[in-house]
Amino acid sequence: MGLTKTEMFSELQNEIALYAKVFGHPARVAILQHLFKINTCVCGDLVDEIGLAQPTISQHLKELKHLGLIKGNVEGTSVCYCVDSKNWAKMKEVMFQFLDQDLSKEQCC
Amino acid sequence: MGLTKTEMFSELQNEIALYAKVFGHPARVAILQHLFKINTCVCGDLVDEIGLAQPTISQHLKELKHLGLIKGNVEGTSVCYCVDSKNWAKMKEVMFQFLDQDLSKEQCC
DNA sequence: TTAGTTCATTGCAATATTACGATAAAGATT
DNA sequence: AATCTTTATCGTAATATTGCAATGAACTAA
Repeated sequence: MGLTKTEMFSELQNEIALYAKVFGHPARVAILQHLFKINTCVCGDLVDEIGLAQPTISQHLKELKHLGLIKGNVEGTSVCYCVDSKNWAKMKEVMFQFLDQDLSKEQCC
Repeated sequence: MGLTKTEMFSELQNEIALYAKVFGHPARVAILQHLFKINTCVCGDLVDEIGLAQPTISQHLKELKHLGLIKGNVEGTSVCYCVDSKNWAKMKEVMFQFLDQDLSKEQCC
C-alpha cells in the first residue's frame, strides 16, 4: 500500500520517524555534512559537490527545508543555504532521547 | 526512478542513511520503544501493542533484524525479540557523530 | 493423529520516493 | 532589450515501501 498509518502512532513516534526519514537518503546526509563542513551558507556548490542533477538536489533541499533543518536565503540570483541551528538542536534532542535509551537490564537473547 | 544512487556516496553516508531509513517509520520506532520499555525479550505482544496486522509487524521486525538492531530467539512456538545492545551502541555512535556536529561559526542566514 | 498456536513468507495492490529532462522564474550582465 | 546565471517547478518513468489476506512451517496440546 505504501501508506503509513500515522494515526495509529503517538505524536513523538511520528516526529522521530519524520526526522529519521529525511536522513534516510545519502544525498541529504551529504548535503548536511557539506553544510556543516563549510559551516556557512552555500550558494550552489551543492550540485557540483554531490553528483546529482540540479532538480534532484533542489528537491532534496526542499525536503530539508520543509522540516526546518535548513534555511535558504535568496541572494541575488542564487540562494544561500545553511543549517537552521535552532531547529537542528530541537531535532537533536528528540533523536538523542530516542537513540540513547539504556539497556541496563539483562537480556535473555 | 525511486533508485538511490548509493555508489555516488561515501560508505559512512550510506551507513547513516540506512540506519535512519529503518527509523523512518513510526511502526519500527514503536517496536523499538516497546522493546526498550519492557527491557527484555518480547514474544508476541507486539501485534497487540501496535495496531498493525501480524504479517506487517513481522516484516518490520525483519528489517530491524536485518540491520542487526534486534535479535530474535526461537522459544518453542514463539519468538522472543530484544534489542541487540552491542549493535545498538555501534549505531548510536555513528548517528551521534552525525547529529552532534556543532554550529559554532556564525551563520549568514 | 488432529487441532491449535505462533510467527514467517508469498503475492499483490496502493502509495511514496527518487531522478531528471524540460521549462519557468527572477535577478544580473551586456 | 537580449542574454546569461541560478534555482524552482512540472511532468513522468522507474523503483521502493507499506499493508494485509492467504498460506506455510514448526512446535504444542489434546
